[in-house]
Amino acid sequence: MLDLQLLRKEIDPVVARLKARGFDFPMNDFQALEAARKSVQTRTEELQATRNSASKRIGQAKAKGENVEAIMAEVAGLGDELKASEVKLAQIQEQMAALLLDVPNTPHESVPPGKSADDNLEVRRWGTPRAFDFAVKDHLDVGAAVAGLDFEAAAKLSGARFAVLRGGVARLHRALAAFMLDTQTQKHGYLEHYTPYLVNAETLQGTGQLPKFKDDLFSVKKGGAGADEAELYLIPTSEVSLTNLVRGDILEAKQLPMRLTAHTPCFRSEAGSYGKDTRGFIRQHQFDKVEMVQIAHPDTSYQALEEMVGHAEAILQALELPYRVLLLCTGDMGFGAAKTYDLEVWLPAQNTYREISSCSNCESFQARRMQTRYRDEKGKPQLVHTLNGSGLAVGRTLVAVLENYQNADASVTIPQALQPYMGGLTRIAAA
RNA sequence: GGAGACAUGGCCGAGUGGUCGAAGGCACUCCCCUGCUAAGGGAGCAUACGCCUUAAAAGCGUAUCGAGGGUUCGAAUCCCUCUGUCUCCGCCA
Repeated sequence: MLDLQLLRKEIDPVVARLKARGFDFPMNDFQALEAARKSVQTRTEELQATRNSASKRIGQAKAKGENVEAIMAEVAGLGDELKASEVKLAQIQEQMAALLLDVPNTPHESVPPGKSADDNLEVRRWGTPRAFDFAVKDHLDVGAAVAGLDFEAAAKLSGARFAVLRGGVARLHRALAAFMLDTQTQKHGYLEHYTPYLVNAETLQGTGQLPKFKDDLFSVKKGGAGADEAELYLIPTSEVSLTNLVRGDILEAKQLPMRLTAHTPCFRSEAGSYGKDTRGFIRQHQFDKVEMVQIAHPDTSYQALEEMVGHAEAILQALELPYRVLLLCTGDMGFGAAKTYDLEVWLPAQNTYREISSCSNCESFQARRMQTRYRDEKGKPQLVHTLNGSGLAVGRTLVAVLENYQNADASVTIPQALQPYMGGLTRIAAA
């Protein structure tokens, strides 16, 4: 959510920044609501002040045993107008809040302008794609060859976009998650968390998934719950649960930065992505991710973003998977982000790089929704900055390992860094 | 699932219809005193928003005592609903 004060004072530059990311700010609606708000709020508070002072005088008069009928008569007619005015003000404020909740974050000045993924800026590459002297299989075929990836079984259980992992591949998946979590906690100073996978609507509003992206979420109800009962939502990423841990808190400056991590499943209905990546393990309704979240001081949040990208890169480097780093353009960023780097890993079967991590600084966008603040030197509460990044997406890392480490004999070599997590195993044999 | 108790400011805790945004204590900040890492005295110390203002401050006003609704001229205080916490019983991994 953007700063309402800023919109009141300097709306034009803000609107221009939003335009850069392809968002048309509803200027007319905003100004109409602002004008209505101003007059109704002033009138409401005026009426409230009249009532309050009269009530106070009634109290004082009664204490002295004086007759209060004259004062009562003063406020007798007030009730209806006050009530109507309060209701109207509440409506206006609700509409304003709804309008603001649908407005994305403004891009940081260092973000390149652009309309789509084509305009993203490649920042650097790491590693050299391996030269294969045999026909490269994609991860589905590699997975099938070691009897480790079964989409038909998953379809029977749940439908499309689910997978069953088996044997060495299932273990590899677990090893990857454990390796990532250990790296982020032991080398990069993140505090490990285990969090709920089901969260309420306020939580999702805090990080920006609601109200605008309801269709991308899965929701559940308690057995026997009525239609009107509150739903819980399956988290689309543990960014949601980790970031909201500090919702409503006023932190001490010395607590910052907080570095939080968790390994959780993520659930996405991917409502807008039908037809994309329908084959394989790339785009699933359920996938695991190790998430990094930082609650940072505004002065150092961009430095923290660069570090966080490094924390994600460290995983790919340890696994010796070639990748590149992209700086997303204004038009390709997520709703709450002010600046985003994507990491893309090399997938030889697709002969291209595919997204495996996304690291964003949301500045105060989420903090304002969550009312998460810290106390500055003067003791005044100020909004924190929040950052999140994948460190990494476990499922896609599994895909990258299967493809990059496949052998001519249909076995899969286990990256050295993972071997301790696989009981010393060095390869997954063909079935 | 059943029975009961509770929810107040950074923390503890008083407050059952009226000068209550809220006593007192702790913590914190400033000042004074004290020749010493102690004690004492004084003052300050919630958040958000509106109006005013070039801006800030000051000032004035509004809202907030778990959340939402209701009664009333007036609600932390009374009524209803919800959420959460604690204790006991049941069930359960």
